[in-house]
Amino acid sequence: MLIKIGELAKRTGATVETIRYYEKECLLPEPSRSEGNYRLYREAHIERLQFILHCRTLDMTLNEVRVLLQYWDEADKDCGNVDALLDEHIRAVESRMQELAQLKQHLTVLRQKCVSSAPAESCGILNALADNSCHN
Amino acid sequence: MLIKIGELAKRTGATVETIRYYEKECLLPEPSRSEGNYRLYREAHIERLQFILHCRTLDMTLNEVRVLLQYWDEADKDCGNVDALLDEHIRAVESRMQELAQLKQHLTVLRQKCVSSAPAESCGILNALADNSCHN
DNA sequence: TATGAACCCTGTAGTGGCTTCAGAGTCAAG
DNA sequence: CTTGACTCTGAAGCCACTACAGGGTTCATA
Repeated sequence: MLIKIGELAKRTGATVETIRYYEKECLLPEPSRSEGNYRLYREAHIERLQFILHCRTLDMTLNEVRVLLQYWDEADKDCGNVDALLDEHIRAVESRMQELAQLKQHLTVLRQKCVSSAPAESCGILNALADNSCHN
Repeated sequence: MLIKIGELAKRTGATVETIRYYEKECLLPEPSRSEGNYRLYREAHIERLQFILHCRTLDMTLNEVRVLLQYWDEADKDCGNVDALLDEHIRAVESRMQELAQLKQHLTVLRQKCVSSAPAESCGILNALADNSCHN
């Protein structure tokens, strides 16, 4: 039931370096050590690491994860702030999506300014990028 | 017609530090200096900085900008690769948008697992995040 | 002429979330 | 007894800045 860091990495999809980094950042508790000073992890570590990785696939920052883990650790407390954090995060994702939509619009317009190979001098794209009058 | 760095910053919207950083990164050429060793910029610098900033608002990396500036500098060359770079960048933006859409979907589902304040222990959100069987 | 505020200079370190590397130790198989 | 796969620590690198320390310059005002 005790596994080394490489095995933990394989089971969770994290890299060995990332695991050590999370330990340094106090997201994962220090595991016990073997005689040869190798880290030895148990079930609870796997579960906690998966929690972190899952949060990361949802684009949460490590600080957000830290907050969630705190709730996780104080299981008897109220979870009202968990959904507040999530709501906030959803709002952030939404606003980033809107930014990107605008961005894509601008890029598409820009792209149409050059339809064929021409001297760079007369390239509509380069000229539009330099044009200070068209800062959207 | 010669302006100091603060004036250049004011005219372009960049910060003084960013301008110096771009110089260090060889995106902006070193300007001439005053007797008191102040940087003195001229029209061409303003235009070039605006080019860079415009690219940045389109989320291009400094390396992408570097490539575009190269074309800009070799105005006699063909601009076929300019649109290739732009196409590539548009694809990157599109794929990031799709990622975020998926993300938001996951977050929304997750959010619904906790509708009211309850002990964290029984919070559907925390449990779902820890559940290794529900990786999306 | 002194002084203060606003500007400018260089160089270094910090941010986030890792990744990469150097240099060494551990362990099992052949 | 050596090879190769694994592990260890600590430091540095990545990106695109931002912030700061500790100084110099310039100009207006007292």
